[in-house]
Amino acid sequence: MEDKYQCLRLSNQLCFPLYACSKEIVRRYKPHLDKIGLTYTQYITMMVLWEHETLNVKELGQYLFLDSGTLTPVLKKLEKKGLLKRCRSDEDERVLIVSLTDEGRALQKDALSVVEAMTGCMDLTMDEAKTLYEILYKVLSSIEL
Amino acid sequence: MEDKYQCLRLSNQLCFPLYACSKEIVRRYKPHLDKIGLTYTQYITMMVLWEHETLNVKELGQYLFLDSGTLTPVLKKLEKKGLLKRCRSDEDERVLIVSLTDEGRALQKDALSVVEAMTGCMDLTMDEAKTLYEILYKVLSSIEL
DNA sequence: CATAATTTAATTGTGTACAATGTGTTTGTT
DNA sequence: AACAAACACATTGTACACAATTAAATTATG
Repeated sequence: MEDKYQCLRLSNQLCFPLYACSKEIVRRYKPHLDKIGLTYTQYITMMVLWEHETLNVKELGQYLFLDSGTLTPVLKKLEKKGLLKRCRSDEDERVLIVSLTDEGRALQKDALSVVEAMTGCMDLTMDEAKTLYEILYKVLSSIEL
Repeated sequence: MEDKYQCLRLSNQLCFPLYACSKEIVRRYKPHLDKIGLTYTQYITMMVLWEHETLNVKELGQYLFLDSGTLTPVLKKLEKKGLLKRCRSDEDERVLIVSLTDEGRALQKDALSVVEAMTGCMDLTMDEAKTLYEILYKVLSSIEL
């Protein structure tokens, strides 16, 4: 009567393949991101900035599901690379405003090659990719911020 | 003609929700894992041991998609907690054999409460969970070890 | 208006991840 | 047997991730 512990098998978990897949995809990004000098976290941070140009740390964190403990060092590195500026808001000194530099904006062109290199990297049909996307966002939508 | 950059929007990425979901689920595990004194990585390591009793670092790494750089410190911590033993193989001194202690085996009973607490945490239908599982394993199956 | 409560980032501490390198062991070849 | 190649694990260095705490600024409240 070992069945009691079936639920503790790795192969019966839904969380584990999610965790393993996530790491695997980030690993596949690495060689392409190396070419434009970004890590995966830095890359998704830049993606939000390319879309929104200017936002504060809190907003950035809401888009990325990351807190200031993670973002602060990431943003400092990106600033050191010259891709963005960090400055305090005039209206509210607590708020740190992050905005793209020209150099940061220019990097977007190079990032297109990353997308191109990664499309189809997951060996899924169009339908599977769409289904996966929808289910993942269903899970994410239940997160309380 | 901004359409060129549509593919660089976070919301058009498949990788990002995967990455965010993975972190979110691990976060939801934490309060329950705290009760049995394990981190998520330690938990999945123990799961493999509960199923296989004894294996070496390489085998463990293949099950978990982790390398020795990650596993060595994790295993040392679990050994310090008294949940497992680490000893070199007699036949091949390079190989480190990891095996459960009685205490480690006993922890499995407590872990059942973690599974119980987590079932249904993802707010997916049975069908969605099954589909998600299958797609994720399809992606994982294409990993070369 | 003064103080408490809240808010926003930054900091600190712990724990992964993983590439690259190092070390000792074993195996394959000559 | 001698030595090169392969192997298994450990170590080092870099980069997250996040909980908890701190610090400074702002807002709410008596």
